[in-house]
Amino acid sequence: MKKSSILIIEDNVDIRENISELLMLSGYTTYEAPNGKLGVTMALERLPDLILCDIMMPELDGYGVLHILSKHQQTLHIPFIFLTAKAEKTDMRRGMTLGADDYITKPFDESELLVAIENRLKKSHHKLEFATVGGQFNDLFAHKVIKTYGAKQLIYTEGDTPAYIYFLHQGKVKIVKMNKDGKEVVLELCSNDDFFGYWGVLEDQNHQETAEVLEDSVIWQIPVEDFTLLLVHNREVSMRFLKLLSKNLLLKENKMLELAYESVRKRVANALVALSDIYAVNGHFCMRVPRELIASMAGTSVETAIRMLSEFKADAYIDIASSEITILNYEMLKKAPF
Amino acid sequence: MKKSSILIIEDNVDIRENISELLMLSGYTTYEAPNGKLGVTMALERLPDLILCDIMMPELDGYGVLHILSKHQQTLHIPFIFLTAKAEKTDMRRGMTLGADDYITKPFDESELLVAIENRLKKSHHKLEFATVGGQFNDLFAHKVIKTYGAKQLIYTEGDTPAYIYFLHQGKVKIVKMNKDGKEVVLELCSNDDFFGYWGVLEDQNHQETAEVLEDSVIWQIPVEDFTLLLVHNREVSMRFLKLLSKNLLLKENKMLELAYESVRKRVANALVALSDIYAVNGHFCMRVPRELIASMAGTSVETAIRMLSEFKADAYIDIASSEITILNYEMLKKAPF
DNA sequence: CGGCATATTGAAGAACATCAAGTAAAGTGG
DNA sequence: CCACTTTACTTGATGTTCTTCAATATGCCG
Repeated sequence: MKKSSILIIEDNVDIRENISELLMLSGYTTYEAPNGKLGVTMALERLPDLILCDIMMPELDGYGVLHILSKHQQTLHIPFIFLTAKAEKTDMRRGMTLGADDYITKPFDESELLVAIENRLKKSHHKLEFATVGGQFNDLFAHKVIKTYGAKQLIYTEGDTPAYIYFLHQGKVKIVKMNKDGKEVVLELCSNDDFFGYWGVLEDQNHQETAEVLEDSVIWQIPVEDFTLLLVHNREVSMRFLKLLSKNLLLKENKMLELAYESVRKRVANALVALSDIYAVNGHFCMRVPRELIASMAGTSVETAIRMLSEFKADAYIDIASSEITILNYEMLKKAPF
Repeated sequence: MKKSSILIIEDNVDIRENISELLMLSGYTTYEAPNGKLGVTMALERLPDLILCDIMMPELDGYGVLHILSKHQQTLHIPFIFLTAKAEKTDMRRGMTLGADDYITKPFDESELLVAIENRLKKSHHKLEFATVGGQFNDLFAHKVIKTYGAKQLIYTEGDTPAYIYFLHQGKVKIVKMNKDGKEVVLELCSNDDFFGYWGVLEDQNHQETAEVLEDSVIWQIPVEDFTLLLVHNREVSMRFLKLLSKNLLLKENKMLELAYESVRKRVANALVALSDIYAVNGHFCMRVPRELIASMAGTSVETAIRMLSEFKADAYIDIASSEITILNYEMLKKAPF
């Protein structure tokens, strides 16, 4: 498999060459640009598979580069990662909202950078499935609005009229439904690259669920008109969503069976497994999850959920240290009755 | 609204004219044919909106008429109702399997006939949505196989590889899912004109559920290849199933909430409401339903379901006479906590 | 460091499942 | 068509599971 090419836009020579060397050692082809203007030229010319770009630069800063490249059809879909010294949140937000795919703060260690790059290359593949070139309606993401949300923000609530359908570019979102007593069930946990909020659109119904952000997230909003148009006129899109819907349906059928007849113990165990699949990526099986989330995933009360956690701790399937849960025995939790 | 035209094929003059008169009084236009051969000619010529046809006739019997008309594109979709003296099951089965839409046994009373005709006229409308004329793949029902199933027969079970998707032409079918302890949840109750068994097809998965017939049913089987082809090539079909899927999804989300937090009492009440919507048509709110079905709809044990039924009986919301349930207070059952 | 939110444990009781036993209904074969 | 068998329905008693209310503990934030 051919290794990808990466463009590095960075004014500091030391840093630039350092990164370049690292990437070449990993087998990537690299291009270097010492400022924003040259960076843009080079990007348009070489069409790299990914762009790393500093924010603070003479001539043209990183935001400018991103802005210009997002205006060109050829460079629009190239994964774009910001490099920055300051780790300020507002800063990151601005970059993300402009359409950057990721954000790495200097100083970074090598593996951090390499992992981020690999992730983005993998994902760009996925998104391109939707970005079939052609007429004005052929791109689901053509009129996307990028937004950042903080934890606990509500994206939409039960009863809202859908204005957008959502693509979770980065972060975590829970989709919940409440009964009249105020008790919640988690219908779905969304993580990177999941679509959500499209369920009622086809029926011309208002949202029947609430979408709440679990941790800072970058969300692409797609106008419903675009969505419904593409659904009718673009086979790829309609087939994709048919599959999404039926997959979802099968998942919910399983969940129904679980809620009807499984013990709370089993349901909490399943919730933990599902959570660790989303939270505990790259090796470290640690997660800080509010107990109420676990409870509403298992369809039980908070107290009962906690009791089960205590049991699992006693059985050494998990560990809890300052309310942070560590999965010790994933397989055991997943296995039947136990 | 223009009243529909009906062709009556019947060798007995008295009966024929009797029916004709009745229908004309109801505002229908009628054509009469004294034998099968003439019936076919007339059907092709006049293209009526519905055909009533005797089975036992000289020249060409009812089965023959149906067979011939189903070979012609123009008459294929005309609702076809058999009139017959003998009410034998095997007889009815043969007719239904050939593609008749309904079956009326003589002697019949006037309202019975009129109701059957009206139902069929209403329904033919619905089916035509799928029957867009044109190329060879344009008709979802083009290669349908019509089958009759008796109560308790299994149409497919969990793990089966889908060979068909199903359209329930007449009858009732439950879609259930079992957990390892053998406990069942009803995922869906299908009645006339529902599609089922298409959920896993898009994912190339085997059936994750079991479809069991609740009462004698006529089912149209559509080869999966036809279905998947149409899904890709026919916008009407793909949009229709997108909507079906999302509607289904919303229903299941509600069911999840219910299973998680509603009391058994409420769940059993909901099950009764759902059952009466399907069983208790045209006024008489009576139904003979196995308790196990109610239990698996409510996600509880049979005993508990029965206890709730006894409670409802005591509260005069329902009545039970020789294990037949009559809904006395539909609204009350539907209303919240109570 | 105090105040607020979240997490944890305890105890009491309601809700529900299970087992057991009896009754009514529905097939079945002579 | 009837005795007989089998299946489905119904009720009671008992124990488990889970919720609820209450009290305490811990972590978090300015």
